[in-house]
Amino acid sequence: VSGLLMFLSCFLLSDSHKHKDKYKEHKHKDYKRDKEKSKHGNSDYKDPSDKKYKDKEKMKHKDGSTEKNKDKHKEKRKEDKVIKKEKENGFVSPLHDIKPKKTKTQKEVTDGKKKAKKEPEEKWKWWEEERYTDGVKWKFLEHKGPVFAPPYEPLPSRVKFYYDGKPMRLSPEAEEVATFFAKMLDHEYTTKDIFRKNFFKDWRKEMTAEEKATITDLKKCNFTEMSEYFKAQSEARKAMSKEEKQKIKEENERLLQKYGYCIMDNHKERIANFRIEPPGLFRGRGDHPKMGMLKRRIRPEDIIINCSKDSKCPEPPPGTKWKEVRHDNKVTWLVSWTENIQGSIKYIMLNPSSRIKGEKDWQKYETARRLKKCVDRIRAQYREDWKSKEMRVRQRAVTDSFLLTLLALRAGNEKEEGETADTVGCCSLRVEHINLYPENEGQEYVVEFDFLGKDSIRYYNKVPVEKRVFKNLQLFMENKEPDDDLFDRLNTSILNKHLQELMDGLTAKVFRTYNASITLQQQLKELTTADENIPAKILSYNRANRAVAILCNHQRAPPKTFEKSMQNLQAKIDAKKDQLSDAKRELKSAKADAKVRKDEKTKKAVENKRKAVQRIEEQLMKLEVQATDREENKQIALGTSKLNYLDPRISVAWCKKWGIPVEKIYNKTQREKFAWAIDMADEDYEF
DNA sequence: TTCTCAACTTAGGATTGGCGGA
DNA sequence: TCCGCCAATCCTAAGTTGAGAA
Repeated sequence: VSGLLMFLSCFLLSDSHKHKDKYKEHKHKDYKRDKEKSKHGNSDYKDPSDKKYKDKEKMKHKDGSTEKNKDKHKEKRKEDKVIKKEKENGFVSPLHDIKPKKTKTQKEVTDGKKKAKKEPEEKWKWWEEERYTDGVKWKFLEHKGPVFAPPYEPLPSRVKFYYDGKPMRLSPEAEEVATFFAKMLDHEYTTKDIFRKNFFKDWRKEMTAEEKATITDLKKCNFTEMSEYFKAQSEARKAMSKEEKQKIKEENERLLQKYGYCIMDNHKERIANFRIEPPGLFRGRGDHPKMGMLKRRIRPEDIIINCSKDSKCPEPPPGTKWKEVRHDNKVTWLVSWTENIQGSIKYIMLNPSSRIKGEKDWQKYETARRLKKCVDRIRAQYREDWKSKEMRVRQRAVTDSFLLTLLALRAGNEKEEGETADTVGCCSLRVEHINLYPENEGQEYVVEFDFLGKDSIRYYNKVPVEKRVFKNLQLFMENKEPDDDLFDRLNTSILNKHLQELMDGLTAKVFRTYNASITLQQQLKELTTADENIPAKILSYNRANRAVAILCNHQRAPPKTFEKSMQNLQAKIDAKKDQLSDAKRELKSAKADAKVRKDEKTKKAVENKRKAVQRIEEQLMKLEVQATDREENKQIALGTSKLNYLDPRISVAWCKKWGIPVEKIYNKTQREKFAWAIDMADEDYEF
């Protein structure tokens, strides 16, 4: 492991050690183990050479794919061969065969018809099937098209808009856009100049000639009645009766059932975002030059439908037409349209639990694991390249090292000025984003990074680097203005081409995946202690997760209610402490009592008191763990890394190894997304 | 070689709804 | 049973990547 990586781990470790020490105070051993055991891990695998599972027949939609599968499974159950180990550890590339087959889980077998509500068909284990290799994404695709935003409902006439103090009736078009602004009135950005300017410009485009002539100054517009009206409406919605709420829920469910699924290659799959984005005012992140612009309503005429030729094509709403219907099975989207703010294309795609997303995800982690094998070689190479005569090569070598060691850096594409907020990544760093300190706080060759990254989240870090890197950076900064590119001979395209040469499939973002996953694995090893109880182990997991989130700079705004909720928790802890000292006092007097009387009854009392103390201590410890966890998490978002960077098999293996129910780590949605990992990883999985 | 665009992943904030405690 | 809180879910913006046009 290179010095830089060492540094990185030192940084992380020292940090976690700190946490750990703090934590030790409330460590407690006698925690009852959660009995619930994961049901996974009993699936059998069949001979890889068996090709029967190939999805070759042309799909005749409609027919119950489930039934079909069941039969397949029955017929195959006997011949299963165990090659599980190989699959998980030796690693058969996901792109290759091995078609193990699916077996019913214990649960399915035993509680056969328990659930009256038709228990969902067996979960399809797509990861046990052959993959497409030729860029084809599916052979059959049928869906119902998108759900459009509800049409605009004009305001009741009593709700007035005032211009320059006088009530004014707006045309429906102008009124609708006005309501978008009114709904955001409480928000800070309606006070921002750019937001107001953009809004006003776009609003005027929707006005009639007369309105345009009258309304010339946003400052003279009074939206408060509208705003009040919407607030009242949302209150009313909250106050609705159970029945009304139930009705809405049912309607949503109906919509979901109808539009929320598609049929792709024999299987019913969940769609991620089947609703078209409603019109509104664009809210970019950070200092976005387009904030406040009108995001227009999407009509059927804007929509491109993608489905297979032999499917039943979705119908556009009566009286309308789709922009286009195409049958492109080299892409995964079902519906697309072009958005008017940036002119980019938006898509309706499948849920992360779908085969098409899952396979890709799995593949991503396999690529990262391959990187693990050649990381040393790559390091050796870039260290060599630091000395190169060619500036281009040196710059590349420095970015390579940044990516490998300071993984929080994204690739950093160039961005069009004036189109988006001014943010940067590795390749697009400017001179003004770093400071060099030959010496800083007792360390040599320190680089200070300070810039806005994706979503305008600030990245700030001080990192000691090797002398050569430092000298190179000095060189790159020579004779440049603050707003000049630091790596002027480099962009993401060049960088990725070079990475591709180092390893097949290697791109800048693979480093993030690799670093995140390897860090989790190593931190879990480091932090998990056998004699800890489950809450303590989960705290360790969260800390490992947190180390990754810090590395990836996954921040969040502290929740608005953070202070309060912390206080509440603290109050609970204090109350619990009082309770504890009371209980202890009682125990003491019971003991004293027992000493004098020496009868069975008092002995029993002592025992009871002792148990009470123990129980309260346990509860207290749980609360304190919770407080620690929450405090440490104040500004850190764990979700992003959990969902996108951490090989789920590491977590699953950890759960299995320590007898932690996987439900404690992954919620329902996450379990669906990572079903493949939960099914295939056993406790000795190594990333 | 550079530019543009399509397709897909990654991201944080807003909203919702379910659950535990009063 | 009601209410407040928080986790889950929804939403959609903002990245990365690579292909193909200019």
